[in-house]
Amino acid sequence: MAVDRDHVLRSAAALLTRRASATMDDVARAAGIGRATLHRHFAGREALVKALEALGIQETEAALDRARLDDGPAEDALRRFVAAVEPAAGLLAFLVTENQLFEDDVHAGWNRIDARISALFRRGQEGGEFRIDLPPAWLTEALYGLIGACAWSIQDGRLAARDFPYMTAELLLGGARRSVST
Amino acid sequence: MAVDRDHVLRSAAALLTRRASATMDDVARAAGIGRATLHRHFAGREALVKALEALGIQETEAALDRARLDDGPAEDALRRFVAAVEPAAGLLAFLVTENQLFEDDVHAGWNRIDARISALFRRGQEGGEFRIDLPPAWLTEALYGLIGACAWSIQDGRLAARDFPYMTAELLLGGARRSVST
DNA sequence: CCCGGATGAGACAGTTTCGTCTCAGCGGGT
DNA sequence: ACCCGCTGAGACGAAACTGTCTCATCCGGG
Repeated sequence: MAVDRDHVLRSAAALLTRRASATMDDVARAAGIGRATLHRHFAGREALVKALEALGIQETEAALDRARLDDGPAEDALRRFVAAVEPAAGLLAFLVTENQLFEDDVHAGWNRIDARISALFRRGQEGGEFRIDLPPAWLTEALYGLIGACAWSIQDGRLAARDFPYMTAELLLGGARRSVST
Repeated sequence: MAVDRDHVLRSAAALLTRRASATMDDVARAAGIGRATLHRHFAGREALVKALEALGIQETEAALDRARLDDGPAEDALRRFVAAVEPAAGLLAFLVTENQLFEDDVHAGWNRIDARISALFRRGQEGGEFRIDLPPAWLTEALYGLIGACAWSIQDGRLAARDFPYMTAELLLGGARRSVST
């Protein structure tokens, strides 16, 4: 009965984003396994974080692939991405908050993700869909921030999980202000 | 030549939001002082974090006061708040990310802040300024997320500091989509 | 010029956490 | 029914961090 590596990583991400000082013991307990077992699967804390980063990047890139960012209106592409990234939102939040300790390889993956999302926003701006007074870099960072904020709110029970795609995409796209027309 | 307590706390916040596992030695070095001096001003790590929380809450509430949230259009009030909270953005980001380990007194302060911002969004919704399909609780969390994201981007040099109020308020209010009219 | 207060560097013991190990228990597959 | 592999619990030394201390230095005020 092999331990569910994926489950361990996800609960670790959920715990560590909110309490980065958590002990290996805490992480193990949060995943419902023993500390010894945790060490059997991840050589140490460093290896655990690396696995977390690798999984987060992998899943985010997979979500980018599934969202087909180059197809159709940029707004629709963004909605597809938000929906596709939902399962990885916790991991992504971890990556965003802890990105001070990135090694080179993680940095490379992160830059790939950044570039693809920025390109989407740029495409939207050039196509006249998105406003041009907010730079793509900021829109990208804001997207990360909103994904993280929504993931945390859901984790803490302040929002319903099923609202994730709507809340995140709607706020990023339309903002809080009531649309002028409509 | 007393150590600049405020400067120490701000650099500590900047460091700890991005690497919560940072050592007291790291914190001291980030502030440009010795570890012994850091301990002279803050009895220990716990005391440092408490001071950080207290300052963050105090400054955020002061910003809320200055913004006069109840005056005039909700949109303008929000812009005033974003502008007023800018100096405390780093502290606020720390509070948001680390709010798992809040003690009761910090929780109380945080709840006060939450209530005031949520009330602003509710007022805007009831006045027809803000859309009603996004709950005030989410708008509040999103605001925190955007403030944190913008503060980090500026810290890392990806955005210019002077754009903080515009970027943050514009995205939250208007979103990325190009306004239908105008 | 001298002095007092504050600082940085480093030593020190105490504590926490880490990583490894052993051992007994459990469960699935044969 | 019997292994074999995986697991949890706990012990253990090693390492890292913490908090306190001492001491030399620096700086400004008197």
